[in-house]
Amino acid sequence: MTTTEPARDTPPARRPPNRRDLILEAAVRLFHERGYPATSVDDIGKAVDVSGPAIYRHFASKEDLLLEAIRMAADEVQTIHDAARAVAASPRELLQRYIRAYVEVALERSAMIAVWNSEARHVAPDSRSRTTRRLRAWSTDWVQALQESRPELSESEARLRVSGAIGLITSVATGPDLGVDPDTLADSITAMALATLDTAAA
Amino acid sequence: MTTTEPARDTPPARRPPNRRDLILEAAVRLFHERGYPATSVDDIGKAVDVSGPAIYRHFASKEDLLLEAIRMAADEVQTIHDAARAVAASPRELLQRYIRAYVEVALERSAMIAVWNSEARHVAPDSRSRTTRRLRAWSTDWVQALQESRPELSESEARLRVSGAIGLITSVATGPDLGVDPDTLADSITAMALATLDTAAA
DNA sequence: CGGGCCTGTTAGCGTTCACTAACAACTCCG
DNA sequence: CGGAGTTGTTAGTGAACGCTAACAGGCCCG
Repeated sequence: MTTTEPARDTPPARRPPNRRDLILEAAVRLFHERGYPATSVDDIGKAVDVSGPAIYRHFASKEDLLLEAIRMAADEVQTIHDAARAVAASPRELLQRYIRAYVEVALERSAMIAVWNSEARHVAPDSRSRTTRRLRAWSTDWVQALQESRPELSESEARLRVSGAIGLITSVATGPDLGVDPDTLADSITAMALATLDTAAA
Repeated sequence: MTTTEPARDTPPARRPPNRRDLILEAAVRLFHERGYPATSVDDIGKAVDVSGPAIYRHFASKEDLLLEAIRMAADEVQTIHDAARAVAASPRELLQRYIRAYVEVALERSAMIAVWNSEARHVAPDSRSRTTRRLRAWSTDWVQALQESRPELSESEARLRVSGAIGLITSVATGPDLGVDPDTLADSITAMALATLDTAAA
């Protein structure tokens, strides 16, 4: 788990009591449950048993919390994405690894992924541009692998299938808990996403 | 002071001063773009060139606007759903008609469907129960048709596939405009959703 | 003409919210 | 011991927001 990183931009000699991480985790959960604008800093404080403005000892603003959450999500997705890219031998295998990796991170950190996907519009446009660009690059890599694997697809057809597969995974993984066996859940979602990408051209 | 039904169930042939409809349409668009809590009634007023509190001549509250939008979405989905059910001759055909009908309404009224799916949590729990129940019944019908069409699927497997297909359709149809040919767009999404439902059991 | 009624306006009320100020307790370290 | 730094507290501020109050003009109909 990456929950205990020593420090982000402060000197590494210091030892942070995990309060900061607890706050961020609670904020992500609340942002997911209620949405960013409907979550107050008092709510976040209450969730970690501190009261309201204590949060400003760890984060510059409420928006900074959202930004950190999104940055964290983009980092994790990028990490598994790069790992998949490093070991895949064929475009087809790369595609399968992309899917599998995203399914697993979306299931394991569903609140974080949901916040990334649903609340990004609430960050100021300047800060948004960077993470948005990363998101676009990420899905473009899927499109590229899909087109290499199935050259008969036009770029817009490939983009549509990728958008469908990612939307499927995100929606199922971040949605309410259906009573599905957790052991086969990741396999099933992966199979559905792959079937989506394999859909024949019109 | 309940101005909830000035001209709703009464014959609309009377004279609809389309202000009310314009306000509702603008509210749906803004709720979709910014989210319900981040949209102020002044914003909605500005969008139809009246100023703020004029909205309360047509709607009881801001939440009432959201409720009307959700009710409208549920009504439209229900209508096409019933139409599909009326003409389908086999479970398989019913499933295809369900998909096709939802794809078309999701594409044509994407903002409304997006609001229905994303902002329903912001209505008070009492009013929520009714539309939530309608939503659940709707997707349960999909599950039933899928299980009749593919008896080897367990109920939870069927629910997972239905959730994936609906999530796929909703996500693609309400998401940003990819540059896909509108003539084939509905066909492609329908094919992807069908492929999702047809995914083999684990 | 004239009185409702419908629909618009501006002013303002009460609440909530993000954030700051001022202060207190605890640890670290000389 | 004692000052500094860190992290918590409560009180308060200014702004935004949902909504109401009070009023005004256009239209229907006696």
